[in-house]
Amino acid sequence: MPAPGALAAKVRTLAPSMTRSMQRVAEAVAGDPAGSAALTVTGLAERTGTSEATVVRTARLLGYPGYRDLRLALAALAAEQAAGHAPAVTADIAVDDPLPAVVAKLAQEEAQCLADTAAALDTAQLEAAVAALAGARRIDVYGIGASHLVGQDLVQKLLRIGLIAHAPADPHLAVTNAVQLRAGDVAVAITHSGRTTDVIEPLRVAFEHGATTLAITGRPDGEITQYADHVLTTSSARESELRPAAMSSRTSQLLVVDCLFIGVAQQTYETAAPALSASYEALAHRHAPRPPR
Amino acid sequence: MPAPGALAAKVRTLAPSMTRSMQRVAEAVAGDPAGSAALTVTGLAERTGTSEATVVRTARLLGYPGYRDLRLALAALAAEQAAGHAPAVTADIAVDDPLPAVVAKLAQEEAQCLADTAAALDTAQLEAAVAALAGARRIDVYGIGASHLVGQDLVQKLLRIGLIAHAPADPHLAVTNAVQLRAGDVAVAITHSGRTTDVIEPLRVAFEHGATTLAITGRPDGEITQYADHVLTTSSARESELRPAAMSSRTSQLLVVDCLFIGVAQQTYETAAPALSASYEALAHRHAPRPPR
DNA sequence: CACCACCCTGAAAATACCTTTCAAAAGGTG
DNA sequence: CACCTTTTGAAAGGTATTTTCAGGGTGGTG
Repeated sequence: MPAPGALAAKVRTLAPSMTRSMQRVAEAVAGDPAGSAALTVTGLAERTGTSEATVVRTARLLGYPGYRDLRLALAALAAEQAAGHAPAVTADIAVDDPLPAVVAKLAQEEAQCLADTAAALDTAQLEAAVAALAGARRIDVYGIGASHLVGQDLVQKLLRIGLIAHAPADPHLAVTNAVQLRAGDVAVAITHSGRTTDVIEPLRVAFEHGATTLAITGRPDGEITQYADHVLTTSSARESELRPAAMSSRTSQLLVVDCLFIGVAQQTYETAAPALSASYEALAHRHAPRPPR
Repeated sequence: MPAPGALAAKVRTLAPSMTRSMQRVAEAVAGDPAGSAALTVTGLAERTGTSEATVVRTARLLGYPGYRDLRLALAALAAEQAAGHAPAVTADIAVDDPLPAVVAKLAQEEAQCLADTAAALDTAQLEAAVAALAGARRIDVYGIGASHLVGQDLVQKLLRIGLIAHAPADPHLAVTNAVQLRAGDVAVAITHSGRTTDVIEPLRVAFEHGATTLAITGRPDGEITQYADHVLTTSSARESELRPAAMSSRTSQLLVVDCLFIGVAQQTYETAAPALSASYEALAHRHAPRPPR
């Protein structure tokens, strides 16, 4: 059952896949947890101008067995907020914001994004993903645009602990690579929308060839998850005109990637630790001498 | 209705006036709020070896209209308690940390890193850097390893708002590019250590050819700053064995990059806004059709 | 433009849960 | 020991929640 703290994030993540009336309900609970917790199904249905059935459906979509449990989570969330752990709602970044305000808001938004992602991350899936990576014979990472950079980050890290990883830069190359994979190999796809054809294709191919497949996506209901053995959900921060969702998803994706990396490094510590120091050692001479005090 | 926090105290106060079975119930809820909140009346009655009626009576005595409301209060109390015990995650990430702890610690560390960077960022320098980028004829971004990915991120963003930017992947190419720059062009160097020769060189060349130069570095006293008109300082999070400074600098660098981007987008809003929408428009058909609800 | 298929939606039935009642059991008290 | 009071839980009664189902849209197709 999802943690209460992850609720606001979950609402944002799942809102696109909701119907209009469900969105109204989701908005109401996310906007006023304390108030909603005080209401019965009927009350909440009335307040949102929908029916009991819709309220229950929404609760289900958010990951609870029913409204009863959502209500408990809401009470818990309200308590957390009251205790000061309030997921403060920052204003959007505006065109005429002065730079210091931009800096503050950006930092705040990204921090919130990290917290949301951490709260919503399914550790069982993560555990499984780590296990797969740690034992992989070969790892392919698919991503395009900003997500490709995240993929490269993952690859760079995995290489440093002695794993064999690639992040093909173009979709054709990716599919070509995917064909080579088989059981014991791992393919990782990174896409915020969950619908990027150029990323879905190689993952599908890898999946069909028997590789273990992971998807890091902001849409756990996206097409990509059909071909993913394990799904790691990223949550995106509030979007604004200057900073669309696709652009802010990066922070969240990188956190997931870091978690994967640390997890794998832990599991393979015997070989990972020396490999890590060796790579830093090797880079030392690429640096200018230390500046004189 | 009594506040959740006062529950334990209320139990103690009222215990003497309770009958034996009610005391058993009161003890159970005070001793394990989280566990009790998960149970129905029937469940709690069974666990305490009493009946539903007794549970309800106890709830009444504690000041709630019925068990339903006591249960909500218990959930809230459990959340408060959990929040209180939370801030124990400041420790380093250890090799034997369970995965959920790793996630929490990583998120915490990165958030801290963001806060530090935002606080330490010199907005005057940022302002100057934004002005330079906004008016640049051409922008080069130098970085290697992880910093190269950050550079690519910056380039991708700048391209989307219609600026001309490149992030050469290899040091020779970088120097070759740098030679072409002159007044009105901007060169950005990204290096955590401030001593990475392969990044210093192109920046030096750009500097000497009259381009405006920016350095994004964690060491404002590093060699690189000699050739930088404007220096943007990144601060790195605590390092640990599994996560050395160089690896955690990324978060900080990306925040700076985002600030630069938003700043530039604001200044060139007239052209940036349509360019942004145009690029998203153009990518739309690279997506699979919306999932069928 | 008409038709069809599909999905959203809420009213109402069904169920689960909570609350109340009441009689039996336990524990005092004269 | 008889009687009364208090406590207790089984079962009835009442809400709240969940499920079902049919009407009403919506979008696609001929």
